[in-house]
Amino acid sequence: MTILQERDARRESLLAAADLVVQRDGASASMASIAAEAGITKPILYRHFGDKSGLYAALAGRHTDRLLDALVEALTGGGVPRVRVLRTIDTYLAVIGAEPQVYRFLVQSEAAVHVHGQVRGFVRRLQELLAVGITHELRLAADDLRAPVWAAAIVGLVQAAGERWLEEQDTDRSLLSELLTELIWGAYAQLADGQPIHR
Amino acid sequence: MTILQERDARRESLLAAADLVVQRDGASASMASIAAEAGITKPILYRHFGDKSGLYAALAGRHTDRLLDALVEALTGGGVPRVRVLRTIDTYLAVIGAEPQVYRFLVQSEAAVHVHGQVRGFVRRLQELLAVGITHELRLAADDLRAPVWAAAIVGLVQAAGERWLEEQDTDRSLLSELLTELIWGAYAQLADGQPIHR
DNA sequence: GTCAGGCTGTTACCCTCGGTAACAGATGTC
DNA sequence: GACATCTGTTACCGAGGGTAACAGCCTGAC
Repeated sequence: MTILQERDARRESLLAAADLVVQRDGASASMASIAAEAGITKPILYRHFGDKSGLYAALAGRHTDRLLDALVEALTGGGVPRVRVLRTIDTYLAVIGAEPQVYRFLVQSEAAVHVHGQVRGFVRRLQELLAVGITHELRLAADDLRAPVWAAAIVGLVQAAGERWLEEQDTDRSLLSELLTELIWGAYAQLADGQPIHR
Repeated sequence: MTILQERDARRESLLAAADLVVQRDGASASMASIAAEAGITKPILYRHFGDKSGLYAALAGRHTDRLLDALVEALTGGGVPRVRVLRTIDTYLAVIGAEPQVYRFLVQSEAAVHVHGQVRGFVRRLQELLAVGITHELRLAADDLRAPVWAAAIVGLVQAAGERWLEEQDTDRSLLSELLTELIWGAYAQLADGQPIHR
């Protein structure tokens, strides 16, 4: 094992420990307790991650990357657009439903401000992906404002519905996915009818 | 002026000072600096607001209450539903556009975790209001899942589009309001067509 | 073999900040 | 005039982020 691989492995084990402590202690996770969990002391953590934001960002990055990969796969997989959208929404709901603490860590926790950059990047890439799909699907002009606006709106729509679902747990996932897809599809149709809008 | 009025007036002036410091210093606003800005010392702040969360909650409450009032007025004012929705969205965008720092304080800042309760309550009340309207407008059964899901989704949709707009500033407000209303209307029509879904 | 340099780890500290105890005047009440 | 209360202050505590400085250890050069 090379020296770089060792560093990476170490980094991974530190992140795993941090993950554990963050899930367990939530907001009160301190750098010292994370270090203790990893069996080391603070300065080592700081050498690896710079500061607390760096650690949290790395932690968040793992999750957002994983989620983004899953969503991209669901969205770009086979099927007609509606099936792909349904599958993507369902994938998203499955992930946040399986790990609600991770969702809260990313968007609602004390740490949210530290991981905002990661979340923001994740949302951005997702929006861009959607915007490209929408532009292509509806044969919009490249500078039609609707694609990015709609992409942002749809992401927010699913996120808000997902957050509500996490709290209320008042329906099963597949039904919610279906319902959201229907909603989006209605708006989609509306969108396809309109006149072009340029910036 | 009675003693209670004095207390309230004092509280207001403290909140005003806090507002100023928070807008100016952002994340680095400390209790000591807020007290200094108000011309007093920390313990007085603590006597009025209990702790930092209390102060931030009070600060957030003023803004969310004001915004909610404006939105309720726009939504329940005269006109056909589409006009009222358009007016409500435009009101929302006008407020966040006029005071983006306030928006960021409420949802993206270091303080967001402290004001989460206020924001949450605000969103909840807005969702309920919308859900009632939707149930009524579409003559849904009282326990039809669609109303709350749709209400949550629409709030998230507008919020996300608004946040994007704050960053990009790539269109004027009225056009965006119009666009979002169109999107919602399309989905709305779709929703009206479906079969009832119960919890 | 041994000595220099760099890596890994620790201890012990600093500083900021939220929060509070304890005290000091003013003011009004009996 | 004695006393309670209310407003305000100073001075402190403790937690937590972040760092300096030092100690052992391995490695390669000579």
